[in-house]
Formats: sequence, C-alpha cells, structure tokens
Amino acid sequence: MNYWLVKTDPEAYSWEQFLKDKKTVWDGVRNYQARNSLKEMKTGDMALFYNSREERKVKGIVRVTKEAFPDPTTTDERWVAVELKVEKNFKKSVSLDEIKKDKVLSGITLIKQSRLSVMPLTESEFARITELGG
DNA sequence: GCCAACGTTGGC
DNA sequence: GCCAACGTTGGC
Repeated sequence: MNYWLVKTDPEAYSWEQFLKDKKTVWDGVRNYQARNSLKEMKTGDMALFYNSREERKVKGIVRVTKEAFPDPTTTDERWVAVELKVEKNFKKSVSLDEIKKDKVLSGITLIKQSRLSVMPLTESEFARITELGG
C-alpha cells in the first residue's frame, strides 16, 4: 500500500464539491514529477486531499479506484489521470501551520516542494496527518 | 494582491 | 545543450 497527497486550488476543485461528487477523475496534471506519481498509484492506495491557496488545509482521505489511464482532457499521450473516491471527511481539517509545526512532518514534500500537485507520502506522515484530522 | 520559486519554452 | 525569458503556482 502506498500513500499519496493530492492538491488543488479550491477555486478549481473544492473538497465540498468532491464530497458531493463522491468520485472524481483526477485529470489535468501537466507536470512530469506529479505525473510519475499518478502512474505509480494502485487501486486501493490511500491519499490525502489538500486544498491550497485560500484554504491551505488537508481536508480528508481519498482512495484510488482506477489506476492511471490516458488523461481525457488532452490528446497528448504523455499525460494520465486516475479516478479517486472520497474515503473519509476529516472531523477537523489539518492546516499547513500545524503540519509545519509537527516534528514527524518536518520532511514532508508538501513543505519542501510547495508547487507539486501530486506527491508520495511516507506511512508515518500519512498516519500522523490522519491522527491530527481525527 | 504581491512576488518568490519553480517549470517550461524557445532562441541561439 | 544552455540559459534567459516567460507563465504559473501558492504562501504570505
């Protein structure tokens, strides 16, 4: 089992919208590093959902329901998408501030590479954030 | 809203 | 193949 973190600007796709949709196609990724993570995702993998900009909070847990397939938003075959579903809505969102203050999370890619939209997490990072989220 | 940081593009 | 210029992202 691998752990991931996916990120969007809430203006582009908010957690509230995801809760309504329950399931979504994670497409439009146009960055090689993020794309490589998408390709490594396996059905059943867990990921955290983070809203950037105005929110800057991890909102909940999602699960991979379909592994990488060609991104439907482009004919360019370099890019892929995955399908995700909502697994759990955090009782309490975990803010970027909390993540920055936490010792366990000091090496997290979210802080080191703030512009990356899909990234791997270690099991302990995933466990710590879910703990903070209740 | 600003701007630093980063990734991408394109001229050479 | 290098690197300056440009566009985008996201924290502040």
